Amino acid sequence: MILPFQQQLRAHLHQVLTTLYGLTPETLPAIVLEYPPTRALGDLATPVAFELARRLKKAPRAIAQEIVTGFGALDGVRLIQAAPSGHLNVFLDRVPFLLARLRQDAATLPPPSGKAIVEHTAINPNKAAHIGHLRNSALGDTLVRVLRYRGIPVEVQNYIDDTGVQVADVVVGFRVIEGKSLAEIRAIAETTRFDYHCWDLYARVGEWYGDDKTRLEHRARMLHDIEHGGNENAEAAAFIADRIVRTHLATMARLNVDYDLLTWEGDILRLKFWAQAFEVLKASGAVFFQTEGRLAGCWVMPIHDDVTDAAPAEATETADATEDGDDAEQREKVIVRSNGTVTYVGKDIAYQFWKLGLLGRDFNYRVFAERPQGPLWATCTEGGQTGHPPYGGAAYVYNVIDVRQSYLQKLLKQALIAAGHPEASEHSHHFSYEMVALSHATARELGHAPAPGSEEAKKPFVEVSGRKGLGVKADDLLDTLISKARTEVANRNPEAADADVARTAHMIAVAAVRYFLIKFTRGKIIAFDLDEALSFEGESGPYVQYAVVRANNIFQKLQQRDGVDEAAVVASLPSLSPDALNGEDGDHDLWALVLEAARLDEIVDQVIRSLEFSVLAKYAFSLAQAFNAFYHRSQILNEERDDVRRWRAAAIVYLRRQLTQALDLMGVAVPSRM
RNA sequence: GCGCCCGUAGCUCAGCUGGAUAGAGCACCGGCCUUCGAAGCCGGGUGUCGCAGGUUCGAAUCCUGCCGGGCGCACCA
Repeated sequence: MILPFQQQLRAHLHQVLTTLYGLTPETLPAIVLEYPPTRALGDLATPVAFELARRLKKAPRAIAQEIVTGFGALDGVRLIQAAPSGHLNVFLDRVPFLLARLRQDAATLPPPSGKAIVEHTAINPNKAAHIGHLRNSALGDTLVRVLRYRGIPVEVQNYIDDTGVQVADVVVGFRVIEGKSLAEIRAIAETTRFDYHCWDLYARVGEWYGDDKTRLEHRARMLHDIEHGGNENAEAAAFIADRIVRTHLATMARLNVDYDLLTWEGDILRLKFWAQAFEVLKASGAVFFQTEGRLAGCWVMPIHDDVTDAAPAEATETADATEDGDDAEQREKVIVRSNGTVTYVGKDIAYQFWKLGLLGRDFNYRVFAERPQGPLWATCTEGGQTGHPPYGGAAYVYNVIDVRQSYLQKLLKQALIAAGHPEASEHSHHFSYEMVALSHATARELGHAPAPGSEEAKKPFVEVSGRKGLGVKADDLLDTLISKARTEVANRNPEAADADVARTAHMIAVAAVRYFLIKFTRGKIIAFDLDEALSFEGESGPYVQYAVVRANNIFQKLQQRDGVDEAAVVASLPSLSPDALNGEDGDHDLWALVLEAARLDEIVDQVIRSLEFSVLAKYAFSLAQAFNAFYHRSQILNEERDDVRRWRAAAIVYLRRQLTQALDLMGVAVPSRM
């Protein structure tokens, strides 16, 4: 935990600059803090002297020197130096730094106030989850963990689109193509892997439509049936959605992904959330009734391309749009169709309003499933149960949805502004990410290699397609990973019990997938490659786990051999010579581990600001790497000098605690052996 | 046409609010298991940071314009 110290240091430097140069709060430069290339150079550094050089008309080195002279004392700082380069290098007081953190009495940052809602997963409940969905869930769940670590109360919602085209299509498959009754569908659900069955069926429905476009009218009719209810098709849809959602929850549970609330689109419709939102929008003038043009008869929302201002208009091509008067084309988004039905955007606006507590209406709630940690609640239309926590009404909202939804998400923010809630718009985040595609090798393995010479074959990756049934199912991937991990674990631990091996293999598999899905930046298309994702070596989740397992083993041995536990090591530190930690022999490796381990809060802060989890993944990996290198270079248990051994052990205590925490933030647990 | 994203080593990618010699993993070659576990460690090299300007003491990072690729701009969800 180093953030609070950084704040103190910044404040102190501001103080120093104020007295030294008479700078005012307006003229004070921001203090950029960074880490010098080596610990021998310092622990923290700032290039602030460069910043001031011009203003003060002095050489950076000279300014740095003056700051050093005027620095005075700051708790936690042992030494401050002006480097020849002009950098200002700060050396920390190492022993108190480590001791405070081991005793967990180092300061932490106070959390911001207000609840956050994170919506993620939101898989259409009509077929098995695939690798693309996993990216959403892995990002979403990591976001949840990171926010909670920061002390922010988080409500996790999984949106279930039970009334959409995709569910309707599967119902068409069962009812129209196969002529199945509801009872027969139920029987199939009992006797098959239902989500897989529907995966194949959905692909067949897609082909069936493709063969004869007029068959699409079945979809329209089915959507109508589902929306209006009171018929066997609607019952079938409800049954299918419910069953598939349960399979999704089971799949996600395997990956340590969990939710607080399932919000069902059907409830939003039946509870007429939209009607309520519509009143709000009309009252604020955010939507209006279009009387002319091609959108006549629709309620529309004007779209503002938030370009800065009147760019020199190239009025050439809009010459025929004379009736608009304005040369800039005024674009409008339909919210209510001319037939009176509401569009997807409309529904989403209502939902978003509810999330932010701006709707003035609430769902009813029912227990959807029982879990060890308590009931999982879902929305419902009527009746419902009492005893549920309050839902909705958040200060912050994160919608985890892929980048293709950017336009719609932008409209949501605009609707909030138009309805007079600019601050709510500011607190609405579209957490977007790019798609998952397949590498050519993996597509080939799955028997979906694009035809040679085709457009698809030229692209660097192959698109997944639920409609064609092309993709890697999440559970298949996990199963493959687990079985591979299992043989590895069994080979390495021949004496281990089967149940333990299985449990460990599962943890390793989860680490492999989740790390893999997190380590890329959000804007990158992942060309998913089975072999690469299955790798347990190099930059991978299992690598990080392995480092912690080794660290844990050290303490197990320490306990067995010397009868000394963690607490005893920590308790003995103050009476030891601190030379080993202070690097009296010129070796700062041990201290480097401590300092790096302390950065977790800084990393988390950065992750929340940038919403870029690759930062967290890379941090965990580099910390594990640093530990592994140290582990090979320096003995801990077998070190003969008592003080050196204990300081090393103490540093490792802190490091493994932080690394375990970092893994937990990624949803990864650490096995006892692997 | 407009908007957003991507372009860094052979491949896949990091590089945060500009700052000290541009980094990892994979692949390739060589070394290290009688000392805390080799899913590991050590060594070996390669870069017009897409191109061109600009801002700056300083640019992979910020700005502008190009080039190449992707996605989005429905009375579909």
